[in-house]
Amino acid sequence: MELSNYSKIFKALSNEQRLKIFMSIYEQSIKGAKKGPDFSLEKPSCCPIERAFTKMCKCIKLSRSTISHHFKELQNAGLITCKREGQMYSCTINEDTVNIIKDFLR
Amino acid sequence: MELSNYSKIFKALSNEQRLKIFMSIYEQSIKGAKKGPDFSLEKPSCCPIERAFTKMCKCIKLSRSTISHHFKELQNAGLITCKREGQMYSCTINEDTVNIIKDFLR
DNA sequence: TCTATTGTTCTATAACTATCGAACTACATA
DNA sequence: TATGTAGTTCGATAGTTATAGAACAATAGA
Repeated sequence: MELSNYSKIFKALSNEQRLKIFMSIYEQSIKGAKKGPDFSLEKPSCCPIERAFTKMCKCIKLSRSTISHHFKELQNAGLITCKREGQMYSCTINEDTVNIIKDFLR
Repeated sequence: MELSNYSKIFKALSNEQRLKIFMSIYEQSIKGAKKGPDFSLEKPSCCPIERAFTKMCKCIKLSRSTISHHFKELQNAGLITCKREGQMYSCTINEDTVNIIKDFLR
């Protein structure tokens, strides 16, 4: 694993809005999550991983284009995978990348 | 722990050069390290945590002012503590912050 | 078919970051 | 005291990032 891959992951998580988006998806996707830091948005259930984008636009005070950009950054870093089928925009956490983070500093 | 604290830590680690500096100090400071990813510089022992700055200037192809800036960023994020006494510039890893990273996503 | 909704892409812009070199301060040592 | 070494601070600059809005394409529903 290259150093640059790590810095890429950390860069994706270095923006507060983007981290909020990631954590919202993470907490809903991973069984046993929520034990960690609680970053829930005001309405915890407002951003299900299905229709993630749609709902996120209503929860986070940012334009659609900016949110689209943040989703793309999270994907580029390999943190999430997003799929769009018709009106359905769904996200999954990429567990491989999550494990890389977990193994960092071990 | 605020979301913004996490993004601040990740921001400090998002630059490849700065991550390299951090890992070099980390691997020498923490007993049991090296089990994680190996980011050693070309000459692993070239940058002891005592005289860290001095030696780092010889290992990393960046100006002194840039390296000074990176050390400051790592300090601002709470990742390391640096102390300068006369000619001696020594660094220690801030284990509290390391533990915050370790607990992230748990 | 018309309209509204959703997400993407493009363009612009303001803010931030990485980097350097120069000037500076503090210290050590000849 | 003069000189060299170490680290900081400042100013400049090039590159990157976060953000918004407009235009667009695809889709869903009236």
